[in-house]
Amino acid sequence: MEPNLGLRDRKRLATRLRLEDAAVTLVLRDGLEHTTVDAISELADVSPRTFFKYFESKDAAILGLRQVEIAESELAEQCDRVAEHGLIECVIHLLLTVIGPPSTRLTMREDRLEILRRHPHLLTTQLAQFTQMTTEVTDAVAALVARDAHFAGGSSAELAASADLVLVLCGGAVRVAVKEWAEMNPTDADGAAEQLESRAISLAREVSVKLS
Amino acid sequence: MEPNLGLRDRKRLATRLRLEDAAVTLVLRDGLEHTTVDAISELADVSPRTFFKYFESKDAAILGLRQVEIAESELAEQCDRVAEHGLIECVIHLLLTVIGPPSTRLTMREDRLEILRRHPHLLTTQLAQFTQMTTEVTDAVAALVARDAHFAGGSSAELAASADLVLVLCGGAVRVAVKEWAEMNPTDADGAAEQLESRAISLAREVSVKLS
DNA sequence: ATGCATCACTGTAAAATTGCAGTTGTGCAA
DNA sequence: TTGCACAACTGCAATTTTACAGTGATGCAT
Repeated sequence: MEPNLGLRDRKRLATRLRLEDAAVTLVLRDGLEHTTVDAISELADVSPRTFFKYFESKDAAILGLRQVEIAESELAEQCDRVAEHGLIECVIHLLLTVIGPPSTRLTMREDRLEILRRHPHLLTTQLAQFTQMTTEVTDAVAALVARDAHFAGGSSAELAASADLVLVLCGGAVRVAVKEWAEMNPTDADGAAEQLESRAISLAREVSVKLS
Repeated sequence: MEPNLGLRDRKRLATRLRLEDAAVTLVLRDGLEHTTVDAISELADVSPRTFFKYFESKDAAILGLRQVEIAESELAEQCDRVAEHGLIECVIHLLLTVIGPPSTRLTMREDRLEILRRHPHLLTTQLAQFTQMTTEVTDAVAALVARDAHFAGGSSAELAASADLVLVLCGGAVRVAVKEWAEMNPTDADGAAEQLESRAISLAREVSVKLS
C-alpha cells in the first residue's frame, strides 16, 4: 500500500496504528473512563511518554486525529487555482489537502462511530481539533480572499475579517461532508476524496446563496 | 452595580474576579509558564481544587472565560423573532445573548490583550471555548433554520447540515466582531452590545453576498 | 429563630499532560 | 563499513485536571 516509505517512516506509521488500535480496542472493551493512557501504551508496546509524541491527548488517539503540519510550499501551490476556480472551491480543496484522506479501514471507522455514539462529548474534541487544523491555513486563505474579485478593494482589516469567515464556512462544510461520508458510505473508499470535495462545495454554495 | 444578588452569589462573583485578577497579575509579573494554578489559587485565597470549580483550565482563568449554561426557556424566547427579522439577525442575537456582555473593566481588557500578544497560542484556547459555547445552541439554531423560508422544504439531513453552517458563519462573525471591539474601543462600554450585534450582522451578510 | 436542602469549599488520590535529559535506532555521506 | 546528525524512544519529575467523599456556609420555608 505504501512501499514508498523508509524503514523509519514505516515503523512510525506502524506505531501510530498500533496506538490507535489499542485505544479503540480498550475503550470498546473497558469503557472510556476505565481506559488509561498507561494501558493503551502498554498494549501498543511503547512508553506512556511516547504516546504523547503521537497524539495530543487520549481522545485524539481514540479518534485517530493526527496532528498536521503543512509545508508552506504546498499551500502556495494550492493558491494558484483562484483564477480558474471559485474562492469556495479553492479553500475547500486546500482544507481537504491538509486534513488528508479519511481512514480506509472500515472496521475502525465503524468502531469509532460506535464510540462516538456512546460518548458524545468526544464530538467536542473532534470539532476543536478540526478547528485548530483549519486555523493553520489562515494566512493562505487570506491570500486567496485578497485575490478574489468579489472581495478586492476592501481595507486590510476587512479582508482579514472576510478571510476568517470564508474559512469557518468552508471548514464547516468540509466537516459536515466528512461526517456524512463517515456515517453513510460503508463501501468503497476510493472516490472518497472527490465525493467529499464535491459535497462540501455544494453545501457551502447552497448556504451562502440562501443566506443572501 | 449588581445589588440584586444574594450573599452567596456576591461571594461567588467576588471569588471569580479574585481568581481572574490573580491569574492576570501573576502572568504579567512572572510569565505564563512560571505561573502555576497553585500560585493563582493561593493569591486568591482558595484551594487549587476550588480553582477548577470556577474555570475549566488555567488558560480560561487568564482569559476570563466563564463556562456558560443556557436555559432552554431563554432559547425558546429568542427563537420567536424569525418572522420579524432575518435568520442571520436571529442567530447572531442568540449567540450574543448566551456569551453575555463583554467585560467592562478596561484595565483588565488591556492586560489581557497584552497577554494575548505575548502568548498567541491562547487564541486557540479562546477559539475552542467560543466554539464550544456556540455548539450549545445547535438545537435552537436548527429550529430557527427549519422555520426560515429559504431553507424550508429540505430533508432532515439537509436542514441539519444547513443549520451547522449557518451557526459557524454567524459564530465566526460574532467572534470577529468581539475581537475588533476589544482591540479598537477603549472608551465607552455602554453601547457595546448594540455595536457588536450590528457589526456581526453586517460581516455575515457581506460575506454571504460576496460568496454567492 | 429553626431545620433542611443545596451549594461552595476543601483534602486526597489518581490520571492526564508537559519539560528535560539521556539513550538508542535510522538515514546518509565519506 | 564507519561515523555523524538527527529523529525516536524512554524515564523521571512537575504541573494540570478530574473523581470522590466529606465539611461548613447559605437560602429559604416554617
